[in-house]
Amino acid sequence: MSFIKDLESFAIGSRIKNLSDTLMKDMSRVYKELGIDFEPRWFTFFQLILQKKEIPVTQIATELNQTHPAVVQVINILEKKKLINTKKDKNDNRKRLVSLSSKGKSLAEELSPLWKDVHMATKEMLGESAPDFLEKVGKVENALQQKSMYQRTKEKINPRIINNLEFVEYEKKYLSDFQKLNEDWLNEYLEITDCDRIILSNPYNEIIKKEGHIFFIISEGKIIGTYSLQKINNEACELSKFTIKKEYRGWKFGERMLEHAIDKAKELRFESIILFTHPKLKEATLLYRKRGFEVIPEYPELTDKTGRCSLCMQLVINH
Amino acid sequence: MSFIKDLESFAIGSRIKNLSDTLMKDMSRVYKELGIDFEPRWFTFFQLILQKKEIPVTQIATELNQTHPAVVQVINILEKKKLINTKKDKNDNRKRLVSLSSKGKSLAEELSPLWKDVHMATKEMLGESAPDFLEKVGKVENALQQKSMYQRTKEKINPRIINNLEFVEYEKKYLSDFQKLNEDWLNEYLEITDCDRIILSNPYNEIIKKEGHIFFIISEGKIIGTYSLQKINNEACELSKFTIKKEYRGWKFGERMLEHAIDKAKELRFESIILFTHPKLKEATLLYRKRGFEVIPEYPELTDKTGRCSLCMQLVINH
DNA sequence: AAATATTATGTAAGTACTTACATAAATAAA
DNA sequence: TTTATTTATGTAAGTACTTACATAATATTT
Repeated sequence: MSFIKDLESFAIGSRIKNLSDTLMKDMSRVYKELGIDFEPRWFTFFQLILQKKEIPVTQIATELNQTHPAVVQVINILEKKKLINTKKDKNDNRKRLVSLSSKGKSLAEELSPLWKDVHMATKEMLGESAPDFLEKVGKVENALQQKSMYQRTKEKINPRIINNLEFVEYEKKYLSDFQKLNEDWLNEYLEITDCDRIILSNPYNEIIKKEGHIFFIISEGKIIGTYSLQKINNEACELSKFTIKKEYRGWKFGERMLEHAIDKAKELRFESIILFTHPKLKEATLLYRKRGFEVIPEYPELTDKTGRCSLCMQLVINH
Repeated sequence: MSFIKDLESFAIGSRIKNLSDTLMKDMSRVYKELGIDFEPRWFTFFQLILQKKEIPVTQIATELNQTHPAVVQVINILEKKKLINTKKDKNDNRKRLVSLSSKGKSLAEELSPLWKDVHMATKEMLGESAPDFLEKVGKVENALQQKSMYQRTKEKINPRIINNLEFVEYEKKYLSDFQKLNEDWLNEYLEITDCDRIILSNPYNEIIKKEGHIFFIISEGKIIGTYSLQKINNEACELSKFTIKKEYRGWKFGERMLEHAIDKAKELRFESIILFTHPKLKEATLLYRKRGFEVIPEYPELTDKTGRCSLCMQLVINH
């Protein structure tokens, strides 16, 4: 216990979990010793149903911040014990309205003095230790509602990632990463065609050997995204297989990668970059347009092999 | 969520549980998205083992305020993942010493910047919402360590019980209560003999019909304890089957019940009360002695039928 | 009006515990 | 020194969830 305390804000989750476990376990013991068939976690259910009279399952879940299967399971237990009644909502046949049975109501009445005792004991305990504890809990709850710990952590992690960005060229060891990145992206938005399968199964033969390039954007050893640049003719190259891992989206890695691709095309002395995209992929299309790509009707020598990406875009490079 | 908040200190356990669930779930999401095979609840384990280098299983449990089977299970998972090593303690062959493997150490090192980010994010979150939150949590933890919520609640409940004490005489409906009370007590300290079984199986025939009495001390409908008074001869009666339910001990209900028994004996015009107890039952013996009972070698007409309670005590009644 | 998406609920299977028990080693007591 | 008690661990079974899926009713879009 003292150890977790020493970890301070380093392990705030575990610490608070311990506190709640202790409280719940103590309450459970009180009910058990008084010979009352009641679980501490039913308390909020009872209070809620008592207040709302009739309430559908999912609303219980949202009010109590629980998953709906958890609620369904408790509801089933309470129904088996005949403490609650449920019936279909006449206005919405999906909804199952939960209410206290007369047995449930009389149990609530029987428990009411005990609940008052618990309330008093809690208030006294807080009074002598930290009178504003609940106020502080509320503040923390609010802060987390404004911005979750997940988001806050990401905001710390991502700048670190951004400061350590690197571009590396394709190697054999990246084969499975390249495949996974592209498969995930295709599965998300479109469908994988035979044309994709050929390229993904052997990018070395299909891209590198044909004077093409594959790059990965990585940070601290973790792959964030990839793209390929393939030669069409001496003037133009095609940008494709352009994707950022789902969990890294929204942090402008796409912009960084596109810039790198343009630099690379410049370095390779191409005059323009061609790409195929799909109107469905709004974010991607916007990204290309912002950087100066313009929709063109088609490009000679380069028909859309997949037959799916109907939008052809071009960027003319200023050397 | 707002509902639980509205319940205030009425549902402090549930509220804090929600908070910790939210925090843990968010952290879990961070690890998952970064593709790291690590669970939030392993964090305290890692920190602890990292600090102690080598530590036995039960010590982990006490330091982390967990049950030892929970620890064993996590240890087994981490061992399967080769993140920790375990070996027997040479000085104490029962102990299994847990330490981080080299893989575990390098994972800890890899995660260290992430943990720092989490720490920073937490500190910032607390800073902007409730800078003294952890201090308050500590105060509440201390208050609960001084006196648990269980104890505090009991201290509220019991005076209510004391103010509603009643004595009722045996009725058929109390048979099973009488049996259970006595069986529990006997199982706790001694062994149930055939003599006990006869009386408990039919207290009406064995006690009431033979000019004896059985009383129950109850409060708000709940039975707290029982005793019986049996006629030995015109001068003396025997007090036996004297027991208070385990969960109600330590609240002077025994004193109340003994006083009632003495009053009853007085009312029935007996000159003395005899009882058999056992030196093992220190609390009971002390209770009787305090009220004026004195050890006597034996009582004619009343041999110890069970052959087990070696201590005979007597109280001479002042009419 | 038909097609699609969303909402409300339920179920099945898995995970992280818990309680209750068992066992062996070490320590204390008789 | 034998016997009882305590300590350290493990295991098995149960509980309270979770995630992932399925289904039907309602709402929204085309």
